[in-house]
Amino acid sequence: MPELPEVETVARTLTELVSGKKIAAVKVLLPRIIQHPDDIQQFCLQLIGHTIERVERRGKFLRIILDDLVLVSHLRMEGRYGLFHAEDTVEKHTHVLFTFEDGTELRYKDVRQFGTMHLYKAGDDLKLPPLSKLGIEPFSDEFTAKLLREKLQNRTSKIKPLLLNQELIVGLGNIYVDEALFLAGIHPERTPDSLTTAEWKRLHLAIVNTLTAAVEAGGSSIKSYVNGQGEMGMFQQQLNVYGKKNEACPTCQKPIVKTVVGGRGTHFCLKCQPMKHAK
DNA sequence: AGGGCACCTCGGGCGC
DNA sequence: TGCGCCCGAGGTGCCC
Repeated sequence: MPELPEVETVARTLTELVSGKKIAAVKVLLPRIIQHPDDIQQFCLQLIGHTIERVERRGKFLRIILDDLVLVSHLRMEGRYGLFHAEDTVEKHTHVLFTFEDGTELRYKDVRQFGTMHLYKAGDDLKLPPLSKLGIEPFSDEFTAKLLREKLQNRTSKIKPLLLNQELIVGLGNIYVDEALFLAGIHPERTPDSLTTAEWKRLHLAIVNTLTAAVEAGGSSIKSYVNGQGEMGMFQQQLNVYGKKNEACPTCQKPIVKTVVGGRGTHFCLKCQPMKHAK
């Protein structure tokens, strides 16, 4: 699921669903999900008796803020949260269960088992990995076309892998990077040294506009949901190129092509996103 | 620094 | 048409 718009949507939904709930018990069925502390029993014991205040987002991470702890959770490809009653049948691929004093239970489910959780004391979480390594938030005031250029222009790899690098800019994943490059009219294999000032400005605007529209639509992942709030994500109706192989480009009607760039499936329009920029 | 592969399971698509 | 296999999937981290 989870690029910035999906994680933002999950954070907002979880804030509504679990704020004020006090943890009575924690069960970890798949220890590899828990990255910190090393001792799984410590992870469970530390959380008991603590109350969730709200859920925030940093990059593609959720920060579940408790009174004096922060649970940092990454959904990777398919992680999901759902709120249940403690007596409900536990669905397949459920790996972590947080039972609340009111009898409800927040459950983390992840078919591919790629997701991670780090539990830290409040204040430590931003100073330590994984959050300490993250780049700039695209919705922050400091994120300008100039800064985007400064961060990327001395790199030698292709623009798409650079935009996916969370140490530079956070939040873009495979869907929105393809969408942003389409809006900006930039071929995903261009190198930063080939971009004009106008193209950096278009790229910056395309990133902000794509992510803003996707957040407003509640994300685009069909598979993503937080139980109790229904399926989420209307943005897939606004996608221009992602998953549109052989379909007509919305601008020029030529077929969208799918290739591999940096090991990732990549969708774009050869005419609207030429390899050499137009003079 | 950058590219390639590994992590895991499931489902869709293709070939027989 | 039906079945089984292979590959790819929205993300990272570690290897070289």
